Amino acid sequence: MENLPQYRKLYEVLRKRILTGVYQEGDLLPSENELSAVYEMTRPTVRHALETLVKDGLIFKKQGKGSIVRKPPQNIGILSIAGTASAVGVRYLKTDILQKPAVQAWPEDFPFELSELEQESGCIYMERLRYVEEEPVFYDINHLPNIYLPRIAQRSFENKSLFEILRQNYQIEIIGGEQKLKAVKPTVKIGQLLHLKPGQPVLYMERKLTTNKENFHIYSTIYFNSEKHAIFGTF
Amino acid sequence: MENLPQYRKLYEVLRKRILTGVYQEGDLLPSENELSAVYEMTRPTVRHALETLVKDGLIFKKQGKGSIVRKPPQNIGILSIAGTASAVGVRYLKTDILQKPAVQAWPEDFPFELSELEQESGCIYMERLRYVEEEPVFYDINHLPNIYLPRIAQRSFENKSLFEILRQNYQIEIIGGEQKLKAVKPTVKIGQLLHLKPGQPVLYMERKLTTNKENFHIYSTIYFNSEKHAIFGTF
DNA sequence: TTTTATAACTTGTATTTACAAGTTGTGTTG
DNA sequence: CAACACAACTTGTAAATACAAGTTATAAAA
Repeated sequence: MENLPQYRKLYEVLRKRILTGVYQEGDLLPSENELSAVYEMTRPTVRHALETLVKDGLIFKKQGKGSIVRKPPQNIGILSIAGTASAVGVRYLKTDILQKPAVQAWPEDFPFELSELEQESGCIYMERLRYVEEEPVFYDINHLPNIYLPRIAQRSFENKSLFEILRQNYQIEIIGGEQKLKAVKPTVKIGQLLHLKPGQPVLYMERKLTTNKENFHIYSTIYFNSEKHAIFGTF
Repeated sequence: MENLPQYRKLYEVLRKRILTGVYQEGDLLPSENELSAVYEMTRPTVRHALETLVKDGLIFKKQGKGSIVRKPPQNIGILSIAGTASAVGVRYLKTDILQKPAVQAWPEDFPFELSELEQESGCIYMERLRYVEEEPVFYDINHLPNIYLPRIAQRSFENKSLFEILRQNYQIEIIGGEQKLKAVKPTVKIGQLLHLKPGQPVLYMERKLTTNKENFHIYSTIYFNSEKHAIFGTF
């Protein structure tokens, strides 16, 4: 944990402070010179850390002014990089685990192509139903390869983002991905799960997320009730 | 045009070579040392240019290996930055202009907040219907402020991306944006335009794109028939 | 009072240098 | 022939330094 490169350590410090609200929207971060003095690194190294934060959308920079903290929901959401938790701009999103993480074989009709390593190692499967203001909004089905994840089946996922757990406990970061989006008529099951009104369509998403671990991808199928909420994203 | 920073010049050169196919998918770019020798700049400067290409998704890097060109469609599509033209993975997308670019006042019920400058200058309005394989798929309504755009109403938009025209003729680049997505039941008008089957929902998008010109945003409302196609995006 | 100039900040660009770490091909050694 | 070691590449991290360019507050001048 502590043999991270210097720029990365500063990045983690600043990231935490932004996410926990020490620095709030619109605040200026300490200047690059200040940071380099305080954390005893050169300005290029500080800049490297700040560039990473810019890439994350956590800050933006203005020449002559400083590094400015962006609004907290970030909404890097479902459309660019993070998990569903930040996608609707609501931080407290209750989660029901319909199917706890369990090891099984990959489905026959799996819509994505799998590498050999992924194929061999089997998959971890989980289903979740996520609520906004007591109403079910997201239903998601997730498949991940059963590698790098000791004891994942024992972990509690209640009210924690899958992505946070992967990040904190397994040092797995999402670095990219692809997705397909459609508007579809829900099946009866989906309609019941999401408490859909008759005739209400759902937003359907298929996603493949790439991580910093080779051969480790996260596959998700998501159904979203867009009657009262919309998927919001910045890029 | 020629007083760009050095790293930017190299970026433009490499970008063009990738987009025109001089470097193809999977190709290795010249090494950082080669580039710094050939273009007479230091390696940090070369790296700055390459980082920009990585951010664009045009290349990715692998330590010990090199900088590798990514697959050409990029699919930065509708979900991250470009226009609708690259979103379905189909390059030839026929376009009907239902409403030629015309100057008018901003609508009363415009869903986005406008700056004073935008408010004053009036807006350019256009509607398009875009086809994939002879079937209507996209219906989009666009509003842009009437600044920086001399003679835009006279230009032909047939089979050209609005974004290409803005980039080539007005040096306007999209640098970010936000969007909202929903699955909705179509109105009768939308149903007719997109040749929807009864009961077929549509994907609805509201987008606000930010450009390199201050106060110049592009506002789009998009209806997408996702029966046969899906919106595809990488990030 | 209003305007203008300036100084003191900020980030942006660029050079030079050094070593670490991952990849690959080419040897040598068993 | 196969396995290993190594050299020669690649990108990654980091230092120290310099000046350009944009922003802002302050002080001087109109």
